[in-house]
Amino acid sequence: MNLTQQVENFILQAIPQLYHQEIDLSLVQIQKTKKDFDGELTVVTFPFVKLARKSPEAIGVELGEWLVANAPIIKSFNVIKGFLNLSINPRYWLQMLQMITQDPYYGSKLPKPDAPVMMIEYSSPNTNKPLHLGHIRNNLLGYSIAEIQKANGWNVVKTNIVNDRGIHICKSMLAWQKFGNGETPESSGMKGDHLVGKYYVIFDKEHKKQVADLLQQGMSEDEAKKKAPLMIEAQEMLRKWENDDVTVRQLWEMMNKWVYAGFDQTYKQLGVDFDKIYYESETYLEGKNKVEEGLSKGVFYKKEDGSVWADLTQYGLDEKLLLRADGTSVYMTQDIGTAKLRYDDYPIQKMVYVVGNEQNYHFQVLALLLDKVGFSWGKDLVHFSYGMVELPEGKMKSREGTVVDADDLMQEMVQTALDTANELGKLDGLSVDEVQSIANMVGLGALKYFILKVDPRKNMTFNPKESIDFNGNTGPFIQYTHARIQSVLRKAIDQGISISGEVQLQQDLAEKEISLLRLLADFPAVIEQAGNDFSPALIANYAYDLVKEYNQFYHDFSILKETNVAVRHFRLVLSREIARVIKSSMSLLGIDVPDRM
RNA sequence: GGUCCUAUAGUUUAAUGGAUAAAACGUAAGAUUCCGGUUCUUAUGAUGGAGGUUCGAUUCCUCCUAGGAUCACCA
Repeated sequence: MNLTQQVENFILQAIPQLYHQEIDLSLVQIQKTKKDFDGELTVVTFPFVKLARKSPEAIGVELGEWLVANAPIIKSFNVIKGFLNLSINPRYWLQMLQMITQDPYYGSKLPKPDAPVMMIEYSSPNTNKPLHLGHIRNNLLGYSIAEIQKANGWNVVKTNIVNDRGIHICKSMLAWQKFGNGETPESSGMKGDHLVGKYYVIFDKEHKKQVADLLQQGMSEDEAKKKAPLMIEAQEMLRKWENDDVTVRQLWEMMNKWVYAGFDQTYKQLGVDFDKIYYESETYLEGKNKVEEGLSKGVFYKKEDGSVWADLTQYGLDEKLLLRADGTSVYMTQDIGTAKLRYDDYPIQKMVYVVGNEQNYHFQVLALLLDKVGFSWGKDLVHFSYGMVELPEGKMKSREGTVVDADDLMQEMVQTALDTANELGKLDGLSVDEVQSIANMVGLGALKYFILKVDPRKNMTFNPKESIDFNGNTGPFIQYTHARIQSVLRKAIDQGISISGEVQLQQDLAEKEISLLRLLADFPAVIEQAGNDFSPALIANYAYDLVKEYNQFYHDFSILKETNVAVRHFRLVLSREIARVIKSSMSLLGIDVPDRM
């Protein structure tokens, strides 16, 4: 039972004794004391005014006196207006610290084998071009939220739906066929996804030329785009693909293989992974079946031209196309098929889609459709929707070539970290591999923290320079604090000071020490809330609060030079546990922390 | 036009319906720097607008304003 709950229980006892009235738990409001006031926990007394028929101040005093007399964990109190501020007995804080040291997974609820399954879909790339900054936000959010839900006791299955079929892939394939001269990743030294992306761009360029010619001939723009020979050829290629044309399929497989090799490398560098990958080429037919089934049950309808639709006007939405007149499937159809396969494969309790907010409407519709075709879980799907990433210079536009490539960006961040480390000479004496590994942690930590500290729903601006700052609310500052603590712990060992053993419970604590213990005590609740709210940002802000507080403590108090052995031991244990919680919270964000940097 | 999301210091982020709206970056001045690039002080400045619910609203409701997204036989 945590501290707040203990105090709640005491108040539930106190009120009937003092005022002869039973109360509901919902009336008991306990919050953390603001730092301008003395105490650690605050009871709001306004809700008791009616039943006690006394002023908020009087209630505060009576309640405070009762608690000090009857609740051993309360040491003292003060009352300001309707707020009863309580100071906790130091012994309680020290006991709590002792408990934390004994819990190897402090803060997390480990998933039991029979825990419910939450499937989290993220990343979901197209295979016609490499990943960019927008995908990075998606991947980081997906990975982090998966870690957070694991820590909340869910059995998490991380999944990826790869959009490996469709007209966009055919465009790359066609351009490669026409202009590629047999170029391969091996022959060009290019990463596979970049190579395929290169031909997607070439298609676009050549297509534009043809469109321009047709416009000259007086054709309308819309028509010109459709009638350009390259586009017609690409569509022809898609038809061949759907008809299992051997040559087209072979080309498709070869180029997809290049792309996957490239993606794997990017995912590895980014530190994300998946438990199960689905491919749309394997799920879209399944979706067609479900739609046909819905059609026969009368939940969908067919128009004269043969296309199939869902009528969602009764929900305030529009009509939605599910199958084209020629019988081919659309995006929505594929998502229905993918959902079916997933539920065949896993006993999913909750399905989460990490997808950008431009698809809010899509998922609103998907939830209704899944429900209509008979999947009871459809209504409850979670669309974890996030805003887009902009640069200080403005929006990324592929046409203007201002898209920030994921590989380039990560490389740049790591290089900056490396340069900074070399400049300061902090890593002299370490091997090249160690230096590289630390630069990786710091560069990626900067990138990840900067993106994850922002509320996912909001659009954000990514500023590489600010992100890698070593002060303020940044990843490197948090990593630095961890390294600093490790440095102290190493020194302690060098000096033959033992950190094992229990902390002495009979000692006074400084305010700063208490506030650190309070923060440590908050950790489990922060994880829980981050899970409920789907918000890695809460974890990020918590980690920052913790290191900010620790650095103040570090500045104001001696650890190794403290002469009182019991106090020194307590401070070392406190430092060690804070380092551990820093590490845990950062790992919930997918960020590694170094022991030196 | 329909639907959805967002709105807090110059900027990036905080604040279960509770106290004087909190930090960071930046800028300006100063102090500290003893265990790791730390820490502190001062100055600077914000809840888009109007109503409502409430003892109390940044938070909940309504309307308005601004921005974004979406409403394709694209994915």
